This record gives sequence, C-alpha cells and structure tokens, in this order.
Amino acid sequence: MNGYRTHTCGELRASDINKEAKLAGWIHRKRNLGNLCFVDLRDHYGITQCVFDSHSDLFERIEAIRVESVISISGEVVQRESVNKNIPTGDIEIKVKTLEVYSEADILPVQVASEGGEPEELRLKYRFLDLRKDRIHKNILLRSKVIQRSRELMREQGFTEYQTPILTASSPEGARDFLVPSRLNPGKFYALPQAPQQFKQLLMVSGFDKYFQIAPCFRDEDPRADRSPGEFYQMDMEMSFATQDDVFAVIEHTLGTIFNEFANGKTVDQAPYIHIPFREAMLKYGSDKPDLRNPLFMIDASSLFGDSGFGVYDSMVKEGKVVKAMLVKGIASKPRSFFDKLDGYAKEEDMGGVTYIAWAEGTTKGISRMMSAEKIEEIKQALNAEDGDAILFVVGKGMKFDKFSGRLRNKVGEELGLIDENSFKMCWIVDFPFYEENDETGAVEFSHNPFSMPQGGMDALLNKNPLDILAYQYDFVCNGVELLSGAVRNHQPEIMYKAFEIAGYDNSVVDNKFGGMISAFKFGAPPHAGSAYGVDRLVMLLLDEPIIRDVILFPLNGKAQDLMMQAPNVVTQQQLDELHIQVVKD
RNA sequence: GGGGGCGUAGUUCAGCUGGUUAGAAUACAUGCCUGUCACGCAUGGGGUCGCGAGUUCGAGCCUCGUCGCUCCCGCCA
Repeated sequence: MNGYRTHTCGELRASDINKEAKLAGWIHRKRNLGNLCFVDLRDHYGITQCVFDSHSDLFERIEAIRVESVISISGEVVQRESVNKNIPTGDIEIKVKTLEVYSEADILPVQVASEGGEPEELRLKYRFLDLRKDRIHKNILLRSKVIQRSRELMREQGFTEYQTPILTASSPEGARDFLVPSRLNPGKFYALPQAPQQFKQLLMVSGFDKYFQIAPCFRDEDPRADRSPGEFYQMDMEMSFATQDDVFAVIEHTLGTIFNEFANGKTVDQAPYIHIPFREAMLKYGSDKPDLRNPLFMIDASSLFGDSGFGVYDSMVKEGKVVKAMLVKGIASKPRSFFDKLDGYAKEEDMGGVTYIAWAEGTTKGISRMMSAEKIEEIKQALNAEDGDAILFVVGKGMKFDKFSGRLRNKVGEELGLIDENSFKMCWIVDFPFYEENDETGAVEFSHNPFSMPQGGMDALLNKNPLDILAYQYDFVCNGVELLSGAVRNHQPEIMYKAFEIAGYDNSVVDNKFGGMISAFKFGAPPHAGSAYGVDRLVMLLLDEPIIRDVILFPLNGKAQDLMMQAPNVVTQQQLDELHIQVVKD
C-alpha cells in the first residue's frame, strides 16, 4: 500500500476492529449532526462510514467541504453503535484522526448519490459525474466482464484474436461511411470500417483458420434507443472449412455460457436453440426477430375463407391476400372496447383492421355473425380454440403486412401481460432469402449481404427464380433483439460474379468494389463462415437496460456529438489546408 | 428526410377553464443539533416559464413560427 490508503472503501469488516486504517475517496454523503459529522466515503470498491467528532480540530474543515470532494482520512476502525445492514462495511466505521483534502468539488450539476433522472444532455456533458453513479458504474463493470468472458470462451475453442485496420477503404454497400481525408493523397479518403468483414475473410484466405476480434465498427447512420450513433463493438468471428452448424456450435457455447453466467436469476434457454426459417418467422411472428417470450403466434388461415360468409375476407382471399389468425386464450369476455382498440390501431397503421371471433358463454361474438355454425366450428377446430378464447384476424399481403402483424402480436402480448420478463428466449433465424424485390422499382436486389453463399450454389443461381433462392445467412435472436448476424461466405469468384450479375452489376463492378477480396479468392480460398454479435446489445439485454448509452462509457448524443469533449468541432485553417479540404457554407 | 412527445429554480417536477406576487422537493448558503446512514429543524438566496411573433383587458397556459432534447419511421449490406 502507498501513502494514499491502506484499504479500499469496500474492504473493512468487523474483523478489522481496533486496526488503524487510511482510506481515500469521494465524499458520497455527509450527515452533520452539529457536534458529530458522518461522512460516507466512496471509491470504486464501496462505501465506508467515517466519523468526525467536534472535539477534533478537523471538524470545521470537513463541515466546509462539499460532497464529491476527494479526500483521504485515517483513524481507528471501530464497532458501530448501530450497524447498517445495507452495506458490506456496515458493521464498522472509522474514527477519523487525520484528514487530507486532495480536490474540492464545486456545486454539482448532477447529483451522484441519488439516482435522479437528469436530462441526457446534462448527463453526457458531465459524464464523469454520471459514471460515478452506482448503476452506471456497475453497468460498465459488467460490460468489461462480458468482454473478458467472450475472449476466454473464444480462446478456449481455439480462436485467436487479431487486429484489423481502422483506416481502410470506403465500401459501397451498406451503411454510410465515416470518411477520413488523406493528407498524402489529396482529394482521397479513407473510411472507418463498418465491420471487419473483408479483412476477416482475407484472414481466412491467408490461412489463419479461426479468427475473432472485439472489433470497433463505425456507421454514420441515425441513432435509436438500442443503436448508438457512430461506433459500436462487435465480437466478430470467422472460421475456415466450416459450415453453418459449426458456427452455431461455437456461438451457442460462447453466448450460451455468457447468458448462463450473467443472467442474474432469469431463466435461460439452453442450447441447441431452435431454428426458425425466415419465411416461417415472418408468417408466425411477423418479424425476423421474434420475441419468443410472447406465446402468441399466427397461422395462415386463408384456406378457411373464400366462402365463409364474411364477404370482405372472402373476396380478398380470392385476390390472393393472406388471412392471418392468432389464437388468444381466455380473452373472450374482454369488453368490446378491447377489440375495437386493436381494430383502431390497425386502421391507424393503414392496415385495414383487426377482426375477431370470440367464444363467450355459449355465444360467439365478432365476425361470426356473418358465418354459418359449421364454418364457425371449422375455424374453432382449425385453431384449437376453446370456449373463452378468441381468434384475431388480419388480412393483407407482403412484407409491410407481415411486419404489421408482428407489431400487433407484440402489442397484444404486452397488453395482456403475456411476456415473461424473467426469461431469455433464444432462436436462430435461418434461410434468409438471397434476393428481394425492390418495392418501388421491382428490381432484384441483395436482401442481406452479397458475400453470403446462395444455397445450392451456382446451380441455384442459374436455374432458380432469384426470389426463391435462399442464403446461408443467419441471425441469432434473444427476447426480440437481433444479437448476431452471420453467414457462410461465398468464396468462389464465379458464383460471386453471377450473383452480382443477377442483381444487375457486371464483373467490372465487382472487381472495382471488392477488388481486394475477389482477387484473393482467385488464389486459393477455403470455404469459410462466421458471424458477429453486438457487445453493446448483449450487455443491454443482460442488464435489462433499455437505453444503449447506459452501457457505454462515453456515448455520443442523438446528433452524434460528444458534449463533454465537444466533438465534432471546427479545426484550424492550417489543418484544412494540409488536408486539401475546403469547407463550403450552405 | 418524415411523424409523435417534451421544454417552468442548479436538478426533478406541480401549476386548475387564460386572471393579479409562478410553487414543492432536492441542491446551495446561514444558524441550531453527539449516533446519523436519503439525519432532522429553522431561515435565506435562486426564474428571460427555451426563443420570437400573434390573439386577448390580461399568456407559463391558446395560435403560428423557430431552436433544443428525446422516441419512432426511413436508414442501419
């Protein structure tokens, strides 16, 4: 121990009574009783109560210093007259004999000792105060532990961590890049990596086999509550001579272990996790990231309509639209307003409406009025409905309709309190379509990324309808959060050229945009696959934090500004001149 | 780029149908208090009601504009 302290503020116990101790830290709280002053001294490790007596000449000095000042005190560890069971050091206190003041605190713009709801702007401007708060402090520590455990688990499975460049080339697909001007190359720019995607694939071509990296990724897109602007971290991994199942096994071990170790009392789904094909997920859950804590799901009930007697649906089904039916147990006795509210929600979303049949006390309610007894019974059988249940119906077609049905499922699940908040429910979403149709132009476009391998390879590209081709592309979803994305990569230049050709790009475009990688694939590339999970989102999930900024040390605000460091900011004319940059005013 | 919500003391908030001197808690300052642990009690300072215009005898409150924050859609291969 050095001269500042002999113990930390979380360390002393009843067994230390009668010892001399010196502690250093921040004044967390001060309770001045006039002739007796209690100081809660706080450091990274905990809080210890220190007592100043008015007989001491230190009394006036401690009275005068504000909370959050940094001091050290020394004195005898003594038994408390009344113990505090709420803190680990609550059996003892220190009778202060010496006091040193290292740094006096001004009047605080945010209060550290209480968990107040200060505005983001203030919290971010004084982030160093915000980070002193117990909750945020603990969040950051857990984040560190999760990252450390990720590293350990990957290493245990034979993976090696490598560093890939931060200054790299702008990539034409995907998110907007952050650009960095090149001083030595006037008029040219680096880009910060959106992900180490091409580098990790090049590592496979370079023979490194099992790669991982806790990788910073940069994307210049608008933020969300669960999406920090600018930068975020991924646990990025890639492996050679590997299939989709090999990646799943590694991730299920890594993420599965982390969830089990950090679940904090919640129940955790155990691997292997279920696989849900993309199209099934869109039909059943109306989402490619279904929250499986919600027991509700939908089925395609179109075949029950056409001659049902409910004319609107009958004719819409004949036009090729899809009727989705969702069985909800035990809500038949809900008032009319419950169903009307859902219907109103659908109309707000410009999605027609929500209809229902409810079996309540020997009668049926809803659109059953227009149907024969046989039809009503047929529907009841088809969905395994029982008396007291209701079936909700929506009708429509396409991706927008599917997504709406998913929001409806979430809404009903939330309103009825069906979601088990104390569990982690996982699944793999697999078999994403390789291409999709652009809603406006009708053009065929890559639906995820152009680097994944089409299922069926070249044969599928040559012989199948592009919109029917599936990719070896997968997501890992937990509680409705897309935690991970990955793919078996396309390592064959011919298939790459063909895949781009179908999307309307000729070979020169591929050579130009992905020159480094495509040329590498011409010199012996192993089949490879990988994935990456979002570290920030993983920590958010484990901590049940709805705001991503609360799991990041120094986050940017919604306008991608650092209010504490005042970034971004103007630079000198000389700096601009060196970079050959001219700022144009609007 | 589009939509919703919010903006009142350092901070968190209240403020009735538009009505006279805008309140509370906390923080801050001063005083009292020897067993508190969100210590207590008393006193005090602290306000461009985001900003600008309009309606009105009168605006924190209504209208319009504007700025800021925040959430959502777009976007995020």
